[in-house]
Amino acid sequence: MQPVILWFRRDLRLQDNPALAAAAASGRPIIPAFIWEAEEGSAAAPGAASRVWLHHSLHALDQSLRERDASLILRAGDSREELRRLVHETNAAAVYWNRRYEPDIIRRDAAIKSELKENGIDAASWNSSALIEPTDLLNASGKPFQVFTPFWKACLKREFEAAVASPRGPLKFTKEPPSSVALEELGLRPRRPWHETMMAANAPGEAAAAVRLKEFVKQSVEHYDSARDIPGIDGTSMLSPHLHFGEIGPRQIVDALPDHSDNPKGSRVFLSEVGWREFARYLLFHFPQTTDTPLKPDFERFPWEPDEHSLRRWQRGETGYPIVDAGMRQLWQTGWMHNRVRMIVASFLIKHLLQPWQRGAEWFWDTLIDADLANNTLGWQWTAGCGADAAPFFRIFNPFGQGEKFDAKGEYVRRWIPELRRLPDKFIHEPWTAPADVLKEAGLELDVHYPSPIVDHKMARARALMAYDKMRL
DNA sequence: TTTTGAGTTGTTCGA
DNA sequence: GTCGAACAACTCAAA
Repeated sequence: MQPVILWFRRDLRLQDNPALAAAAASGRPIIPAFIWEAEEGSAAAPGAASRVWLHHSLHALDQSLRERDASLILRAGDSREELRRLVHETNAAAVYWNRRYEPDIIRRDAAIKSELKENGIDAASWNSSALIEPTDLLNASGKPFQVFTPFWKACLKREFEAAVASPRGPLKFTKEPPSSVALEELGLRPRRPWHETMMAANAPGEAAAAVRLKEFVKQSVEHYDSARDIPGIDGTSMLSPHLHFGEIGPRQIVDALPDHSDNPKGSRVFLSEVGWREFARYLLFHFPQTTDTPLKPDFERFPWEPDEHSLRRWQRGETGYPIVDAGMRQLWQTGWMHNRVRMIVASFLIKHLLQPWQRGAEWFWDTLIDADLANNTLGWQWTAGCGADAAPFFRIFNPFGQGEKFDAKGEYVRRWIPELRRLPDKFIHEPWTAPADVLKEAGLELDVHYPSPIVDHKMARARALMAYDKMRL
């Protein structure tokens, strides 16, 4: 019998996988394949940290296939070209996959699907990664929602589909697999092994994602509504990289959330974060230009002051504002940053340093293991005030105020900036205000061990508001 | 059909 | 120390 090619993309799991379930139901032998296409020039081309995660995730998927006497066929190159080849080599009758929603990828996949169909191949795709597909929902006037709350209310009125049931019986894989390149040959890991420390704290793969979800539901979701704001504790789900690569799907998350607990607010707030992920994908689908263009056109006139030096000090965590620098160093060392701190550092780059939000988005894109085009776009436009349902521009985070509020004891700052460790709590977020004897006692010399602030907060705030006024003239 | 009120995450100022 | 108002402007849903 002619086989079916199961084209893995951002759905690197065997559970809750509708394309896999359909392939199994077809009765055809399955050829599980992944094609590495760098997608150069596309906004969706994965960044460096993300590629490292992908490497490990592919390895994990291959391992679980090997437990089922199969293996993941790897190819590198143009997706259309490689699929053409695979179909030819294996005489496959069908190609099944789960959809992606990035603008460039949608275009590419549509072309692939029509070509396959023209050639008599059964090409079909499913939704594995959205609770609500972007095409499924419009407001009463037939337009896409642009405000989160009405969007999410409309989503919640729908019944979310449950996760896809696992196919009955053992999966039937091909006995004659086509050739595969070795995982190493994809070149997803860097030559210089900076990724080793980054991956020490991370475990890609479907099994690890399931464990993470289970632990989160058991230990953290109940207090999520308040604990998620404290960067010094592990109050967030840490599911974002797993979600990005589809090692777990949102339906599995919804299914796992408890209906009631002592604090139903925890679950509700967490679910609405999943809702923000949906909203981000929805917006990117309906406003594909927003990856680099502000949704609010006024902001094309914003008087940014691009400056490599400022950008670099932000990237390196050398701004002199501890909460900002701690976040940037956590990002650099682990490929992840706490959500509260992401908002703080983004606000700082945009408003205190007047750097274009696109520069920040690029840095996150390259350094985050959970880099996701839709989430990254929404997050940066939200902070910059130029996106859908964005924060008002005048909402400028005060970096030491945020530090004092959410990291009162300085646990987070001390973890990532060891040179500040001995500073008393009172000065941990404002080292430049510490008296000389306190600094000496803490073994800290400003501008030697740790920089003075790159800009004065009050001045920078006034300057940002002035720039905003200038734009609106 | 038109109007009205509310809207993830904040800060500052003055009473 | 605590409180409310101001900071803009626009979308969307409900009345």
